[in-house]
Order: sequence, then structure tokens, then C-alpha cells
Amino acid sequence: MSQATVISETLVAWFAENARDLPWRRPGFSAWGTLVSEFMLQQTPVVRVIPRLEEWLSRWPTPAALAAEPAGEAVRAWQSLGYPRRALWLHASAVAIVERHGGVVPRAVDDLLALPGVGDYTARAVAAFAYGDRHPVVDTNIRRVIARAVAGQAEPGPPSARVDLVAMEALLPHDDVAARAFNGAIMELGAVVCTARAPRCDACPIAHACLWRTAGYPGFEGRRKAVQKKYEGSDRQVRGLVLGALRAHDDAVPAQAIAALWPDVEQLDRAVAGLLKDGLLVDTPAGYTLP
DNA sequence: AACGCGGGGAT
DNA sequence: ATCCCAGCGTT
Repeated sequence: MSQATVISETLVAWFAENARDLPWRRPGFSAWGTLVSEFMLQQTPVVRVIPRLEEWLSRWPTPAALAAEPAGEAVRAWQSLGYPRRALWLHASAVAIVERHGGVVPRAVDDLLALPGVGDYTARAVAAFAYGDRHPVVDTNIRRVIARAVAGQAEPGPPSARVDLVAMEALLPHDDVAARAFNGAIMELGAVVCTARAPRCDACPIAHACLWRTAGYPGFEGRRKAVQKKYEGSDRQVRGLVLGALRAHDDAVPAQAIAALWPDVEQLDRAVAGLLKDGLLVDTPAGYTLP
């Protein structure tokens, strides 16, 4: 058997026994639910997403239900999941789904990619997980597992849709059902076992096939990612402060109240201007409101 | 290719 | 204090 076959067959069998019980894996979970969950999971950890997802789907069980409300309600319901532009994009996607797809989440990757906030990962995740179609899905977990098990390196190289999709395609079983399971299985391995910080290689079902292990777990050679800027005192924090004030009030917040949120006037102005440009904030005579 | 964009939990 | 998280759009 090829290494690819060993990996796919072993992980699918492992996943059948070890998959976490997550909302989007419940039988009968809707394609809309999958789309919402994938939006929320873009850079936000699973444990923080679950409660917001349940609330969201109970309030807006269909794209049409969300599309019928102002975008600001989506931003409000997003609470502190982070990157609130995603709430705006999800609302805009709901509108587009109603207008262009009769209220049904599209199945074709190209149609999904045309939705705002849907990129290479989310489009294929929805097509694969919601509709069971055979597509290579590549997220940060999968990139890491492939880097280690297949490339024998501690960390993946810089993201490249072209390179990453080809690498995943080479592992993906040809059968639709097996391919869907494998997408979930390898992602789960990266999330639970082959983690970024302290991989649990002793508990890894494919340790015997892992080239990183064979190579003696060499350290990372490539270019390090740029160090992330500090959040405290950042423009991001100020944006979050302003948006939090808007979320806490049903009606308009006067500019004066916004001004009291942050001492650095220049930085606050920059934050407000950015929020206005992003459409997360609207300037009205009574003050600022959500869209 | 690199950057901006949130916020919280783990180490 | 730093890293990481089921990424995306813009430059």
C-alpha cells in the first residue's frame, strides 16, 4: 500500500471511533448550519463557536430568516467571536443566497466562492461536509498534518491554494463517502492529536507512517511567521471597544460617548473611520449605529 | 507575498 | 509575554 492509502484508510477508521461530538456533525444538520459554522470557525476556536452557533441557528434557521433582518443584528449576535466583518459577510451571503439561489445554500464550489467571505477553505468545506461531494479541503490543521506526515517537516510552508490543494488531492480517497470522511478525519487529527504546540505523537494512529517521525522530528527550518502585534493598545482593540459600545445599545450612540472610550483621539478617529469604511458602523444625526 | 483584521485560552 | 485558532479580502 502507498503511504497515501495507509494514511487515508487509517485515519478514516480512527475517525469513526474517535470523532468529537460536535453540533455540525449531528445527523440532519443543515447546509445553512454548516455555512454558518464555517464562517464562525474562520480563526475562532471550536469551543467559543458552539454556543454562538446554537443561538444563531435557533434565531435564524434559514438564510431567508437572516436576510430579512438588518445586517447590524448579525453583528450584534456575533458578540465577541472576533473579526466582526465575518458577521457582515455572512449576512450578505444570506441575502445573495436568497436572491441568486432561491434561499438554498449552493452546492457548486464556484457558486460558493462567489459569496462574500467565502474563500477556498469555506467553499470546499461546505461542498464536502454539507453535500458530501468529493473536494480536497485544506485548513490550518490539515496543512500541518500534511507538512509533518507527508513532507517530514515540523511546520507547513506559507499557505498556497495551488500547492495545498494538490497535496491534499494526492491523499484524498476517490470514493465520495470515504473522501468526505477523510477530510473530517485529517482535520480532526490536526485539531486533537497533531497539534501545533505539543503534538501527542504517542496517541497518533499514523505515527508509523509519519515522515516527520521517521526523520527524527527535525525542527522547523523555514522562515518564521512575523511576530503578531500586541493586542493591548492596538487599533484592533480600539475598534473592538467602539463596536462593543454599539452592541451594548439598541439606539444610536452619540459621538461624544464614543470619544470617551479611548484617550488617543487620533487612534480613535482611525478606528471609527475604519469601521465606517468596513460598513460595521453608520454615521447618523443622532450618533453612530450598527448598519 | 504580506498585511490588517478580534479576542480569548493555553503555555 | 507569546502563540495559536476549521481564513478572507486587499494591496
